[in-house]
Amino acid sequence: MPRPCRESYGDQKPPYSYISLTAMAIWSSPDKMLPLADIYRFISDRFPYYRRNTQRWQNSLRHNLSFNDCFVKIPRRPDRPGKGAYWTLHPAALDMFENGSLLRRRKRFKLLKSDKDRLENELAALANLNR
DNA sequence: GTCTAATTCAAAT
DNA sequence: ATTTGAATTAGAC
Repeated sequence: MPRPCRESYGDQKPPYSYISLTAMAIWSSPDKMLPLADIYRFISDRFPYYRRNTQRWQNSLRHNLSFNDCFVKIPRRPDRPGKGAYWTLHPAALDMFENGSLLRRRKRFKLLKSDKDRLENELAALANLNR
């Protein structure tokens, strides 16, 4: 994952996958985590192409967040109120795009079930503390 | 042309 | 808003 790109592709579809765009958005934020609405905003601000067909690509984006283990949902802290949870990148997925292409990774990032279960337990515990 | 990641539609939660 | 699945599209080799 390289720099938060500033170049514009006009109304043409930018050469990035939703995974890449989402990673850029999260990467660009000070805390390296963003709520869904801010991810949407990052993408549509930079790429005019994504100011249309919002229902389609936003649904696809959401599908990616849930489906790919590289995105981790962090419960909101009570002192930072708002709507959805925060999304961040799994530490082990930071080099996800080590290979050149931002369109397609060589392999999908998947956690071992044991690691995934452990992570989910930790996050559940965190959610309890915040309540 | 094969392999499989990415996208889309969409139901269920 | 989030998770899941089936079907389809498409990038890398």
